[in-house]
Amino acid sequence: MDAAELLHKHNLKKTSPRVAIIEALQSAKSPMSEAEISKLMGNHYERTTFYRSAQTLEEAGLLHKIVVDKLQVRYALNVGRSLHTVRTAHAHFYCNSCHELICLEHIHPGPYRLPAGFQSQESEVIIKGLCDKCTL
Amino acid sequence: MDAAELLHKHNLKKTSPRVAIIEALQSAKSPMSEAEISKLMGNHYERTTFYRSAQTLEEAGLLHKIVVDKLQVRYALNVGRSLHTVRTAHAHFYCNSCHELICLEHIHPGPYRLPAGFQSQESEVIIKGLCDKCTL
DNA sequence: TCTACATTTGCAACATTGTTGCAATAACAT
DNA sequence: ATGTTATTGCAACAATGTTGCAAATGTAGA
Repeated sequence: MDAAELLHKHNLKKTSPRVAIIEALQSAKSPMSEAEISKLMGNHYERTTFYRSAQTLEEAGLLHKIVVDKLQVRYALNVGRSLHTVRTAHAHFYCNSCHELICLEHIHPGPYRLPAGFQSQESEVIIKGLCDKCTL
Repeated sequence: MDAAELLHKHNLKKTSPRVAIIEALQSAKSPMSEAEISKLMGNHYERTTFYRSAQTLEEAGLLHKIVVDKLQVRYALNVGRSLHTVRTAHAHFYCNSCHELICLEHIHPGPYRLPAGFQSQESEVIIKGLCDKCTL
């Protein structure tokens, strides 16, 4: 499904920054930071616009924001040919050496038994260590 | 165990900022942000010093840094009368409404089966939602 | 196809969190 | 008490994200 279709299906206007962001993420092999995405888009759009678009896409459920660490925030698409299969919660692996973020599709965390009165809305599992390329 | 003892036992010099940070965290009922800790210390120390002390304490295993989200980073002690029991991995619950971070001591995530060549060093589970006080 | 309206963008300014270099200071072992 | 080394405070900077507002753009409807 291409960017235009995705936007239309979610009642979002088809604007160039949104299309560019979606296409950048679709072409990515792993979740990317704002800086990486911006570079892929040719630094063609304002960071402000990126953040606002990202928020819109996230609210529409199209985008997933993964916070590895402060200064290590990554974004990924939730759909289509991207890495993130729709609505399938999975863990993420962050390599402390090469800083790549890898989706561990086979690890489905939870469900968690929360104390009485607590209500879960979303959850995130980050495993940090060394990836296969960085373990010598 | 008081701040001085803790520092001594870990071969760290007993300096006023470190003592103040430890005491601030010991008096806390939940992990705190840098801003909260600083305020508790009477804004008496440089932020630079806080970050450097926090890093030192973390490397010594005394402190645990929990990244909920960008702009929502919290710190907690790993010892003594604080919330964090030593070396017991546990999940954290972040309330989207009151922004409090609560340790879920009864949830011990993992172990995770990583792909070949991957080596885990640490992991973090953040569950976001509404806490008992915020579910109406 | 053109028009009007609501949405979105770009820009400027600012906020928060964290880092680095370096001189001055403080802690601890002797 | 003193010397050595680690730590602090300050200043400057970096990265990420937010807000207000005017200008530009997308889309539905005429």
